[in-house]
Amino acid sequence: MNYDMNYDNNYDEINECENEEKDEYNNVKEKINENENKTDKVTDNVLYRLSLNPNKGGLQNVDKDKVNKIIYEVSKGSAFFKNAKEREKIHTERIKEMKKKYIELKKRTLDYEKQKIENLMKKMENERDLSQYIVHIDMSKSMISTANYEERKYGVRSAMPGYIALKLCKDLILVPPRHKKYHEVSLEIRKVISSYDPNYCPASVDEVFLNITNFLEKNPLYTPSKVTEEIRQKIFEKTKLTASAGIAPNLMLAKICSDMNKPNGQTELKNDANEVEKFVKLLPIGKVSGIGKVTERTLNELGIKTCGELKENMIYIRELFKPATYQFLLNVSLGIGKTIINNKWERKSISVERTFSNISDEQELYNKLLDISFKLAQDVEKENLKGKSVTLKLKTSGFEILTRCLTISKFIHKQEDIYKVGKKILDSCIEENPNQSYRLMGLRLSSFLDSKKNISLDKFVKIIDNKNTVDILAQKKEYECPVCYKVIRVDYLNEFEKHVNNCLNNVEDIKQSEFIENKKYNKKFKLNDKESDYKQIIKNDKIDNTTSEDYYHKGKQRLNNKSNNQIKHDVSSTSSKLICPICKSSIFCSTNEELNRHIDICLNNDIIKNYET
DNA sequence: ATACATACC
DNA sequence: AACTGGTATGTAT
Repeated sequence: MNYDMNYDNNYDEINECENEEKDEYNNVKEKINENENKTDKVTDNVLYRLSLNPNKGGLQNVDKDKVNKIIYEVSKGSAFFKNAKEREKIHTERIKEMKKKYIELKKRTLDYEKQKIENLMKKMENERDLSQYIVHIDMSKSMISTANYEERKYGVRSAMPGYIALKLCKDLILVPPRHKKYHEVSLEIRKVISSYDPNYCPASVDEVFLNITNFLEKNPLYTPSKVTEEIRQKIFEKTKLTASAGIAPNLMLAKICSDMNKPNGQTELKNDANEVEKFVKLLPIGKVSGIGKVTERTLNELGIKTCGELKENMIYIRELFKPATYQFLLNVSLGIGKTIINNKWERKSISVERTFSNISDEQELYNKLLDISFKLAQDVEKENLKGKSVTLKLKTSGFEILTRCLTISKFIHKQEDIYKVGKKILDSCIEENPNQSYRLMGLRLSSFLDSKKNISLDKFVKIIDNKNTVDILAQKKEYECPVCYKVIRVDYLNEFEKHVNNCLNNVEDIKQSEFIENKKYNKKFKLNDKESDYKQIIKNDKIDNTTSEDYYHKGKQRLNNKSNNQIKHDVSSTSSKLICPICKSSIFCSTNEELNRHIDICLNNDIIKNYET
């Protein structure tokens, strides 16, 4: 195994950030100007959060300092950077508290607790399942839509803003992703993989987990690494794409292994307790999926860099972290992970968010909401979903993120309903903070109605036991309807089914009464509030007879007509279909310029017409 | 149930 | 000029 253990990090010394004042940012700047090669710790940490994670994915040869400096130069002074520093400060504060607690704990003996935790570890190690051969295949980064390896040498990573990428690598040509091609390739690959494990699980667009234990049993001449090589070879033949792979006794380790021999190699970790222990002992914690930059730094600051050190410190981890994190880290420290591949993925939410140039105008914000609710409704329709929680997400011009969620008692899917709920939330945000300007808005629908299996009643329904009833005549059972939440007394389940189906047919339209039920939001929005634009739209257009799209355009037109002089700003960034206020025809435009040009032409035409008559 | 932070690709 | 978008999950309240 040629695993690079030379993990260098910046957190050797304990970080005391006592002198953090408001103009500290300027100090940072000065320091950087003073000494070109030395940024201070705080900036280091911020940069680390923003930039490259040297642990993951082919970045070992990058001159990190140089890249970080470029990123710093470009983004310093930006609202984004200031916000990142702010968050960094909060995090540092949290770590400081943890350290204090850690030092106190170190003073104590904790012998009993240590023994208990050691016993638990031994038990977990003894019970660990080493019978499965899990393979993780990683095709990521071999396609153009993310940074390829050439580009990565320059420190370009996917999702890096183009302007920074261009600074890092002048010859970089940005190629728009080819989704169709991507899809075809992805299908090819899955076909190959399914012949080795029909129960394989696509973990993302370019990652797959599979269990080859069965295949190995049926084909005793193969070894795990031979099977994996064959799979990679077949993928290459069919798609001309290279893939890296990891073979290990569980998902967590397989994923780490697949990362070790990129972009066209494989790494096997034997199903042997000693091998696993050796491997994990020196493994930097940041390599583990689920440990991100924040957790990594937190642990680093406690002196924990490898999983081996993590294991030694689990007693403190238990005191310092929350139970779920403790449980997770305990498994990590022992190299224990899932051995069963679960490919039954179920969506829990669906959302759309858009970034745009800062907007503080109320009307424009509602316009954005309409755009986004339209897009969300499209996606929701494609997936045939109905949900009862709507979350509005806003990012201020200062990059602060706020989310507000409102759950109603009916399941909705139509654009007008999503907009309606979203608007309630946006109303309250605007009321709370009237002149705030935002750079992003998002909407999410969640708490879905599980209608896929037409509701398997026995699983889904809470049966209410009448424990006190011994009466033989009381055969009726009570069920809680998952739609209306009423308790229904019936003789047979199918009677109840009828009720549920009835309810399902009635969830389509949400009434105003929805909002009366919701105390929190009605405190702020009494019923006699001035009629919203939305309500006017509903009143004036018979929405039940219009399609979503009609509704959208009518709503948009009305909103625009309300504030004709603002129309130029209403389409600041997203491409959208609009009704020209002059000629009344619909036009498609993605920039203000396009729209303005159209309007200019229309205005000119108008003038010419008037002149002629 | 809601708000927010963190993580992953 | 300029630091994404979609989803999940953990934690605090």
